[in-house]
Amino acid sequence: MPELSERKKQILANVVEMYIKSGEPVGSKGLISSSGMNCSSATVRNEMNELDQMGYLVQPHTSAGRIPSEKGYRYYVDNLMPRRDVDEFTKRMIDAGIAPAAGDPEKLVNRARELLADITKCAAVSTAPVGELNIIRKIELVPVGMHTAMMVLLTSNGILKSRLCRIESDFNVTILEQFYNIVESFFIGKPSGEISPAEIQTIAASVESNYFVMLPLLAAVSDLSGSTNDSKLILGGGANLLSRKDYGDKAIPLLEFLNKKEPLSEVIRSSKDDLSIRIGSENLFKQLEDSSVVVSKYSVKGDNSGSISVIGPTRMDYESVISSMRYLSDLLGRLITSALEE
Amino acid sequence: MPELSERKKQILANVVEMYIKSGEPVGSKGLISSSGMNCSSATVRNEMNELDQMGYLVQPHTSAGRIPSEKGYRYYVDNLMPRRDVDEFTKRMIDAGIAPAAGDPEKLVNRARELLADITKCAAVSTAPVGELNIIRKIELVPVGMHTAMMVLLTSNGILKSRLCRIESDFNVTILEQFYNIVESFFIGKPSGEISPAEIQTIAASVESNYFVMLPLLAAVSDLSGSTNDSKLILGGGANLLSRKDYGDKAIPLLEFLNKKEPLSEVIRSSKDDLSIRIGSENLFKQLEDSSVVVSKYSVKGDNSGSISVIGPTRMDYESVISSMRYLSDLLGRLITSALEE
DNA sequence: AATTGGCACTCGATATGCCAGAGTGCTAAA
DNA sequence: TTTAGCACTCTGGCATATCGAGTGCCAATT
Repeated sequence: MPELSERKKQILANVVEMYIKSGEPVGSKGLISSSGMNCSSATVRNEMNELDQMGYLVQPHTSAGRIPSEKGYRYYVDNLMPRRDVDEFTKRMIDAGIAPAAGDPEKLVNRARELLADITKCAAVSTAPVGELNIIRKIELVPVGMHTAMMVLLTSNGILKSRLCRIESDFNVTILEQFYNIVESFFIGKPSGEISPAEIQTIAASVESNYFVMLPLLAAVSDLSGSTNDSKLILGGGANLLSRKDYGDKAIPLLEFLNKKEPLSEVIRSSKDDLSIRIGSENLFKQLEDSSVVVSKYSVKGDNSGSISVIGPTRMDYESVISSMRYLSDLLGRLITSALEE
Repeated sequence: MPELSERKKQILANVVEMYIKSGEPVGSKGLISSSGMNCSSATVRNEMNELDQMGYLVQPHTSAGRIPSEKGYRYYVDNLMPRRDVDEFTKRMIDAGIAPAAGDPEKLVNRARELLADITKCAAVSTAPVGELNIIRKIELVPVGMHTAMMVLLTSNGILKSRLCRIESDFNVTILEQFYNIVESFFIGKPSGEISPAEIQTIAASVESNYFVMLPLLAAVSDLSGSTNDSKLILGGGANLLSRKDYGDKAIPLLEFLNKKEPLSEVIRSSKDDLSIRIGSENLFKQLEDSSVVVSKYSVKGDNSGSISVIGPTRMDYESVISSMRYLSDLLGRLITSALEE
């Protein structure tokens, strides 16, 4: 990380901020006029030239203004960006928006994602609380007819999944008792992701009677516990990227990329820190070369367990995005934690 | 409905089909070459001219080929379009795609919608089974901690909704009994849409003891029963419209329109027939003037109760869209019906 | 009377050339 | 080291010319 002169820093910061605001390459003249620097445009030109050669700025064409390179954004984010608190308006929007979802972890996450997409005008991704903590806490089977029952599964992080299932014979106390015994001894307390089909087979094989009744029930458990993980990752506000003129018609392939679960999951998961920022090609995926990804983790009961993310053009307003995300993920973690308290 | 000569019908049908395939205006020469008509281009030109004046065809500009007008599309779907069965490939895709969701009404609807969007490359909308039939069948409250319980609500059409709720005092048998009494006397058997906040107030007021415990529980019931209706309408595959070059940058306002629940619901609901097709400005909403909407109802237990719809450019492939929808909605109705059988 | 070949015409799409403006790099002076 | 000045470059917009697909119409043919 080479050190830059004070003036170079000032110029770089101004270029980044002006470009983020306007979307137009910024020239030497425009820069001094709207940044109040007390030197002439020629001086700025010289400095810009050096910043250019050092790789912090680039010119779209020979005779246009400068725009930040990825290295420029990186330097800005790491060293120059002010770390303000979220502005009052956004804060109110978040508080008001998330309030109706209080008490329900899944709703909270969904609401947070929607808010984030609205506020940043970018795509937003949420992952549900997960981790070693996400263990199966309760499985209930409520008969609703002679041959049908609804099964409900709850994990320790408050994810609730339910579905109907049918069995061939009638429901009766014996069957329910048998089922609850199996649940008690094999499922409760286990991480929900670890219920593999193979394991279901094993358990089913150990059933002594009513095999053909238990099998569909066990399959339903497997399905439900799997789905607590499946839907961990949700993308919202993808349409926001379309209105952004930054991506011309590149928006469509990008959206297609984001709509695939696996690579998106990879992108989110590869972030280690509480707050991680990947700019352009730092993202490894070719499809994200013009985009930046900001991932902020939230913690439930003191454990890092889920995340909210923003995906947008490299030209996104990092400062406001990041301040909003810090506030929102902190709030989200606290609200989920309190929803789970007993 | 004026009668057209055989040859005019043939020409109109060919123009529609060629335009649907290519997206380019079709000229007299191209038409005879790829339709095998045994007359000259000049003859076709004369006929086209008449079709033009009758309002079935339009020219984008004076010296381009013809494209169908709305009236042209309308005549085509009413009188000229072949009514083929769904093709084998699509059929397999549907069968294979929907199989994993069998047994769960909500999943079935979601899966059907996703399949429809994939197959047609258009936006797809689903509405869950609803109607007088959609009554509350069961409400369960399962304690999961001292102060929290999960509440699960099931309607007669198989919609299952759940959420966590907290109360201030401890759960005990008395409270559960009281709650189930209220449920039994006020909720079971009622249409889920008819639980208004006002009604909740009235019921709460009639509670003799434990008022502050019952209130949040009743609120949760209201929330859940409301949400069985809220999420009736789901849009999927909106991104498909973007890849369609038909809408240039008109795709964005269209998507914004489709993302609003109320007008979209209006659009879907205004269809009476089992299968309804609205072309362009037949849709009343200005935002849909370049789009067609096809709505196909599916029936559960013999009653018309939900629908799947396709929204795409007026230039959509009506024949294949409609054959797929007929097959899919029939299948969907049957699968949901059998999932609900006991 | 219907069909057809021929022809002039229209108009979008594409390519070309030109101009203005914004911004640069460089040089020489302060 | 900074600044003013100047020549240069490149984009974007605009007008113009050209090309070609497709039409409408007319006269000739069946």
